[in-house]
Amino acid sequence: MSKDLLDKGYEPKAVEQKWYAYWEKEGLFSAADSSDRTPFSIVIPPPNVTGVLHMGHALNNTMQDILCRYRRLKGGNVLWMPGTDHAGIATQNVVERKLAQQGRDRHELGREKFIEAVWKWREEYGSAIINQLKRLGASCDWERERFTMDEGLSRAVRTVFVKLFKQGLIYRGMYITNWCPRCRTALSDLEVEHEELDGHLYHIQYPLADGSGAVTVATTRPETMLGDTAVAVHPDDERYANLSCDEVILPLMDRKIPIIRDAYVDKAFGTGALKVTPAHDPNDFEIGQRQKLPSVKVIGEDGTMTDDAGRYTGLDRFACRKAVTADLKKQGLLVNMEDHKHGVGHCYRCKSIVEPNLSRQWFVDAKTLAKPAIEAVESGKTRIIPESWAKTYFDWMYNIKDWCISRQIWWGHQIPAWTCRSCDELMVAMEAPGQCVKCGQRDLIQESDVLDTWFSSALWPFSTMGWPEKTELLNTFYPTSVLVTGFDILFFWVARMMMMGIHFMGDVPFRDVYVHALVRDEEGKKMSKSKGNVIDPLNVIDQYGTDAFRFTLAAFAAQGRDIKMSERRVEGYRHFINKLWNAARFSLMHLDSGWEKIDEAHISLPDKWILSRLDEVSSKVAEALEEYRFNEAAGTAYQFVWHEFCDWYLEAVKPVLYDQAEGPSRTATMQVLWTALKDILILLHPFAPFVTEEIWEKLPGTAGSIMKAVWPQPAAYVADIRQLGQARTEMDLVMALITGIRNIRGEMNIAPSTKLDVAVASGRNSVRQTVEMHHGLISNLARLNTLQVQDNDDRSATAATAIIDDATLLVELKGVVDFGQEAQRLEKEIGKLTKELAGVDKKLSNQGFLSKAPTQVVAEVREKQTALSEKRQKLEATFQKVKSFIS
RNA sequence: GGGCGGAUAGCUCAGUUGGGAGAGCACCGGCCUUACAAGCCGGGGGUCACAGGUUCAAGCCCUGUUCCGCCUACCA
Repeated sequence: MSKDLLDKGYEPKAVEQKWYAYWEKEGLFSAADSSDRTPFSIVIPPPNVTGVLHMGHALNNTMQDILCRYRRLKGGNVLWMPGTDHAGIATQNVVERKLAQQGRDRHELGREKFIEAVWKWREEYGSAIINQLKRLGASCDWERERFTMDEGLSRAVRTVFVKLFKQGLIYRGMYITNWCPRCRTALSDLEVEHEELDGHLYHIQYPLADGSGAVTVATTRPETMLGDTAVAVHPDDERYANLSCDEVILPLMDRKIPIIRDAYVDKAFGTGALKVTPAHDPNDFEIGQRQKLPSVKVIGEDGTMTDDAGRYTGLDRFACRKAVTADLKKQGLLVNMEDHKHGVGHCYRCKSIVEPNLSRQWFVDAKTLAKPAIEAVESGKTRIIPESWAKTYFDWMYNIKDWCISRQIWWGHQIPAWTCRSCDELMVAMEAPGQCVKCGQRDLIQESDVLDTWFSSALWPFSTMGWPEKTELLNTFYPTSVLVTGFDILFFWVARMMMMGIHFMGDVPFRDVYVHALVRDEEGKKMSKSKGNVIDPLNVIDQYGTDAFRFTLAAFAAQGRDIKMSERRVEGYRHFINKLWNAARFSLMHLDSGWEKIDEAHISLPDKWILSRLDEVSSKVAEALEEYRFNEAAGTAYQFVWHEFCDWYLEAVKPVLYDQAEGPSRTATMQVLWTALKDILILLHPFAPFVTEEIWEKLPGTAGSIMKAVWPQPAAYVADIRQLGQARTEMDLVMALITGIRNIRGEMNIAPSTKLDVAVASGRNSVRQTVEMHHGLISNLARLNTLQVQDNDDRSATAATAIIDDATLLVELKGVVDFGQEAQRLEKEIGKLTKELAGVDKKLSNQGFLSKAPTQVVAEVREKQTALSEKRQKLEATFQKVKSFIS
């Protein structure tokens, strides 16, 4: 007996802390810069420094950790590169809010001091999310942790910026962009969230300049009319073909503006006349460019009306809308106002309504960079999994627009561009130029804008590995093996990494992109603070343990399907973890050493069977993991451990361990039990790292961490693998017989404590032999008093019957049960069989089936027909006997 | 407007070359059997959304319909 017994139940808390610290201390997460072992690499989607671990992180990182731990067990040199993202706007907002609490703001501090304050904030709070990832068990190579604003990555950012500028792939210009008046910065198209809102469509009359009439335009944003510089109609629109005048008077502003013809206008919409505001609408901006119209900016950067807004100057944009509408009404120019639903853009960070606004911004020529990134996925150099996401990727990439990368905030990578104050020359360089390259003046000012956060994230797969240096790390681990990510950042991040990776590294950033689903609440709703349905992963971990939580995530992570999370589900998997714990507890009661080899000559049927199953299951789990079918991997392991190892193997082994005298066959069973438990721990380790490590330590004969173990190869334990296959057939029969007896016991309400007398009749030698050989096993698991084997149908009239394959099971009921009940049971069974048989008969009477189906399929169905009808015949005979016995 | 995904047992969902409809939970019955009552043994339960089509054979392939969810878009 082992001295080192496990406690009665598994207590995760202390165990988790202990092992995580140990793993880190022992450097078990460290990748080798170069090695003979097969490289496997993942870069973490860097969470925001402001982040708090949510379900999305938990799922995303659990998957990555499962893959990494699996590859280590497979002998790989694994790099899981961790880090955090400086998250420009988000972080700036957080620090600004903190300042606001002290009644201060960033302008009062000034840029330099404010940035200092952000760094300080980061020092203090920035590692929260990292610590939370550790609680999840994430086996990242923490010594290599990076930050998108650290020295090396900032240099990579500048290098990329300068190169792209020199290649003409970055440019600066006055364009219309999405503007958040709250954050006071431009946003990329992706950073705008569209939401359907109930608004109005305002129909406004613009009088013709010669007083001969009016043109009616329609708009959802009447305040923008103050900046109108034209009214456009379609060139073919007959309604406007013969106007007496080419100008209208812009109401409220009393400005003459031209009527122009532009094919963009949809004749069928409204009156067919469109007001054109080049400074505040992207389409109007384009019309303005085409038609050389002036732009009048009437909404300012803070969302209030500018000096060009006439008497509305200084009004908030929404107040202005009301005022304009009221004034138009007064003048009788608002001819109609109808309800209108339309999509309104909101800032993805602060949810304010976004204004399209004209400003000078920096852009990346995305179309050029997208081409090779499309090609890489089309050619399969990078696989997107599940495949359906590839289509989404293509759709976006084919229609990609230039990427606005400048942000008017302070926290981020300041754009490395300088302007000469005397001659206006623009210089882009790695470091501040000493003097103007054109006029030699020394008075230069740096561009105040910073780069979009996603600009630095786009470089993540190579910047974290030391680029632009040519490092050993890049050489070993780039392209990375797989990127695991949610679909919500497919465009934000994945597409841009593809573009930058290919452009600067000459190769794709990852071989596979695995796109996982969303974690939702119990009812399938998106979790959100406002709905109050957020489940905190840390809370779940506290309550149920990390392993149970991870197993739940894996078990429900079917490809392409969202995960509905609830604590009740986690509870179910906590039961599983506990089951494993207790199986180990049982095993450890009987094991006091480990073994290198198994004494093949003395292993029993259940021993062979479990080794054979272990072999199958470990390959199946491996295969599933390699294809990112996490749910299948987890489900297979779960089913095997609980319902095969625990329910059958451990039960089968009990009599040997408890009752059998010491000797070679008892030792052989102990060897197999040890081996099976050891391999099960390894198999489960990627999913449940903590409990498996804890048991591993207690298991005799294992040295060091389970993280250094090798993925199971049970077939290697026996020389002759074929005997394992034969064992499967025999064990299947044994299990079927036992189940058959238990079934009768259950159906007939015979107490488990009542030992039964059973006979097995079969015309087949092999069947009789198997039963005789495993007499003890069957008697034990089915709780029998006696077990007879016979080659004929001779039977007691008082026996219950079941047909198992080629065997007839006769369970003696005399004195145990009444026969009316047995007759009922048989009748039910016959009914089932008859139904099943009818289906098979129908198939076999179908000429088409016989002539066209593959012969193998026909043969199978024929066999089934024979088996079923034989079985029915036997049961029918028994039924008649039982009936006659009653009457 | 375009696109994608879903609809299978009371609930949540698996079901990958078209040939047996499954799991977990819940439910019912029986068990404190010396690892585990967070457990063990057994059981009931489904026109695989609807309508067609292809096929000897369809939960699976094709077409259409309904409902739900999501992504995306410059129609004022």
